[in-house]
Amino acid sequence: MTTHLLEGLNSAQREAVETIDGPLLIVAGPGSGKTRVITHRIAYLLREVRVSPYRILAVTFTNKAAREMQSRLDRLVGQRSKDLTVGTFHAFCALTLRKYGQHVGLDPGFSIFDDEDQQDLLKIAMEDAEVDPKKFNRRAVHSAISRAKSLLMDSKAMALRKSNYFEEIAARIYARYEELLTSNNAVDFDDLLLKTVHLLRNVAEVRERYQDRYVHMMIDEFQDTNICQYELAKIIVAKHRNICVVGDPDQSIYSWRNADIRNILSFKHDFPNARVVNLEENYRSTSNILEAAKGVIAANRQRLNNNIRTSKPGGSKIAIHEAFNEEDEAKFVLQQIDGLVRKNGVKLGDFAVMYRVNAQSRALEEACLRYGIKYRLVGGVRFYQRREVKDIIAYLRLINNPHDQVSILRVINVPTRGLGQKSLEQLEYWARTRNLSLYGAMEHIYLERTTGAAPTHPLQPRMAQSVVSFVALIEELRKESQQRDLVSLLDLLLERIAYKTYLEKDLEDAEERWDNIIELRNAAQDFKGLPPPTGLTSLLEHLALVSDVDNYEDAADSITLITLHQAKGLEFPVVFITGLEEGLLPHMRSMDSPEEIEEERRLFYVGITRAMERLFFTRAFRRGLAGGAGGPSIPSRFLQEVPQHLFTTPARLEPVGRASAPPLRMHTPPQPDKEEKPALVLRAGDKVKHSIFGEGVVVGLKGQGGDQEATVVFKNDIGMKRLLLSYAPLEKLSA
DNA sequence: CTTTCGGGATTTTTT
DNA sequence: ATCCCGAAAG
Repeated sequence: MTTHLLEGLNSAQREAVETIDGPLLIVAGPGSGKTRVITHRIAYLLREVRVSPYRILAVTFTNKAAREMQSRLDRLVGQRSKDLTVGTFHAFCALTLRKYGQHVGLDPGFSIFDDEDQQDLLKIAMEDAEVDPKKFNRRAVHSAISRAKSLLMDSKAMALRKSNYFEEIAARIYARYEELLTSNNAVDFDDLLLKTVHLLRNVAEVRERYQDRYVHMMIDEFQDTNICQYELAKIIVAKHRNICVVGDPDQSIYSWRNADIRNILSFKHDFPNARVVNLEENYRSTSNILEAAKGVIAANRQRLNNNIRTSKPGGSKIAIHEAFNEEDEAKFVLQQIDGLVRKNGVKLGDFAVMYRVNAQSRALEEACLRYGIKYRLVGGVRFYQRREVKDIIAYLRLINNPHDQVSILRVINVPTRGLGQKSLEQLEYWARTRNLSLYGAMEHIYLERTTGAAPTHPLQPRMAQSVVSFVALIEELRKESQQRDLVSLLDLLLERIAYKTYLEKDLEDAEERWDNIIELRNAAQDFKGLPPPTGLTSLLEHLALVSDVDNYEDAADSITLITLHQAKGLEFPVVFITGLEEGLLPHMRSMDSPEEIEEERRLFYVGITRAMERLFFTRAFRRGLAGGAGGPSIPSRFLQEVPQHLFTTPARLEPVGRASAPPLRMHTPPQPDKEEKPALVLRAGDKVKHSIFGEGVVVGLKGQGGDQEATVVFKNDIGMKRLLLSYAPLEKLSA
């Protein structure tokens, strides 16, 4: 058994796995087998030290990491992994507050406000605090409040610490925002952490229960934790002090979310007897790739030394390409992919295309569609924040927590109930004077009406009738939610509000939106088995804290389009990093501070170190930023930091002299088999075969020569695709 | 009260 | 280009 767990580990990795008593800091460079070490360490605790899985807490920073850890542990230790506590900080806190939230003023059904909800609430808070929204940017206020929360400051502490007028105003808004959250029986993301810290600090009974229970705690991506998260960890491990943190300062890319790199230094201070293990052996990348990464990161001044090294010598050099614009850039990427697939037999699942901002995915997606290459878009517009999905979620949240005013306001006119702004204002004012929540006031009207009492509210009769039927609906759903399973509750809701009809009548893309609702219904299926009220709560928690609904199974047959941030922790044989331009990477918004530039550089470093065998850098000479075309781009300064001998061809990295200079092609990429392939002559009605989509029939043709595009209907539910004849892997079947 | 139109501002990364 | 808000029309 022992041999199995420690087998194939190098000495540093072994030390990390076997050091189980007391605090441990693992500094893990990219590709150093970090996840392997963490999972093996947990398995070691379970199998060798005979620790009960119930006593181990492992927290990660993202859901993706948590899922990955859980599934690897399933394979290593089987059933027992089910009793481990594995999850993100936020999920762990949500669970804790569901159980013990009443100690910090939360009812069990509390809502978790996502970014959009937080903005909505903040808007109200700013109105209440009589702050001019034009003079004070909501996002700036929000980030100031968020920063304060991550530093464990309430609005009073913020007001005391204010150093300028903006912070004074922000503190005033913060105070009102907090009141509103409380009266909504809701928390934002920061509150999940903050209120859990308050809970554990103030309630000895709960604190001791947690401190006794968790004999071992592990934190992954420690460089990305904020002060509040670290405080939480310190409280939990105070008794046993078996805390193992794993991180890499060079991969710290979340300071904008208040992650605080000082935590690593504090750790050594707070746990002076901590063992430190450095994992420096890189098993992922070839030496050319690693040399590039080292060259780039060396330009950062603020860093602890760690020397990563690889045993994979040489490897392909890094290709660099300057495209004319973003379409051209996407075309280059897809041509390269196509070429590698054909000539080298690389699988689509081995490719990742990375970028700084989500908006860059569009050109790439379009190119994938044209070339008929399947892709998986990670992140992007999140499923749960689409309007129709959010509407239905708001209803569900309301069923769970009628004090959730943000959700009431969201659905009160979905479908239209004739309650406009004016009526709602009256209602809110009336509620406030009577010290009721919005729903409380509506309920009052409902009760007056059903008992035949004389109305005391200020609404017109027709408005009052709307309120009454709305409350009747919610009350019915609340009652049913105690009996029915989740899916049948959802079906009842959709039927009662005639949602499908509403979509068809009032919104564009009704069909697609309805499909999304069906998708939501599918997600609900997973919670169907739970006893009635629990299923709803669990689903809502899942929706609030899990950002993507992408399933990993499909990955094998598609290329991956992903932001650099999301790519952390992943690896791919072939990586493209696109948009290497000043203003994009490093991003414009980070240009005025050296610290932020260093973070951008770390982001680039993270991207480079995802690559195992091949790496491509691309940039566009002109990029169509929102609005105008944007001027000619300047190559990213980071490109100059890559040792030039690692490139396939000498790169022109200096800024272009004048705006009108013609774009230069750095090198012409091999055109994948263009000449070998006889131009395909097709007519509508011809049968064709595509290497991925299979057989189909041509239904239309457009364009000339190399740009000719065919519309093909494929069999087997694949449907209609538009393909460029010069690139798509199509062959004509004898008719 | 709701819908529609037009002007103005805004453009990062995610739990 | 897209979103958000306010004003005017329906």
